[in-house]
Amino acid sequence: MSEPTDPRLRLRVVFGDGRMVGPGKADLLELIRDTGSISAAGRAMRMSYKRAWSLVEEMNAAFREPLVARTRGGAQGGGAALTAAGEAVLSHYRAIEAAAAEAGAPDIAAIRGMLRDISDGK
Amino acid sequence: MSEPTDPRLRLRVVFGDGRMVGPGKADLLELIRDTGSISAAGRAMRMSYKRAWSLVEEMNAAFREPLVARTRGGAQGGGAALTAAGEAVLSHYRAIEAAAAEAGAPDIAAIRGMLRDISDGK
DNA sequence: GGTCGTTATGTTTCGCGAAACATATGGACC
DNA sequence: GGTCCATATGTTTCGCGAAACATAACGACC
Repeated sequence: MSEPTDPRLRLRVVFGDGRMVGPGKADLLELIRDTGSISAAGRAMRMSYKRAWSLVEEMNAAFREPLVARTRGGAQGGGAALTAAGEAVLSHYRAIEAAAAEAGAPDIAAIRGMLRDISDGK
Repeated sequence: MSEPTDPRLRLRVVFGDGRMVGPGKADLLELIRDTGSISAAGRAMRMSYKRAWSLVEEMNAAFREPLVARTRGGAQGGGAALTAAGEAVLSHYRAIEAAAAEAGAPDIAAIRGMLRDISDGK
């Protein structure tokens, strides 16, 4: 239900030193961009604020320039937004996803075709 | 040390129903092919026999035809080998990896270039 | 200066997958 | 029939990341 019916390929880009970017970070970036808030983004993906916050910390620490700019206090309490670097990383990640899905499509289909049909009457 | 210094892209192919193929299963298949044994393959990747065995169970259950053929007893106690289906799934998975790495290379490099240099004197 | 909502961070509790441990079974071979 | 080694499974223990809980700080606005 909340699970998208047909996610095909999940991929993470792994650099040394435990630094990596995967679906979780990408979705978080996207939601921060859309909501303007770390906590709202976290809520949207049913993730605790703390976890969302620590992912942001990780990303900001991993890159030369922070991906997420945060402001504290103010009328609305504060907020967060993607920096140009954040936008760039997100869009590159989506591009990798798209390119990989397309490039791998034939072989994915081949494996898919070998799966047992489970039209279970559950 | 046992970690390859520069793993680039880790990907898993996700089908519905919790069925998926990722780096772990692929490596396991490969090692079973090379060693002729589930337990030897498990040892090679520092994985308990039980875990290796249950991954094999999973895979054999997920596909129409088993990917791993096992024999029990005998002079050497038994063994395991890849079926044609197993060889096929493995080779398709490697093909997806290769295609994805190539197709995503430019964007991967772009993100890589934005990383902070961590020439830490640790 | 009180309100408000968000960011910021520390501490504690907890669930669950993984590991560890324990056995049983099969069968070729001598 | 005993040996050997790998497959086959069940049971228990355990570590660790995640969640839960708890506060503090910030600052525009009224």
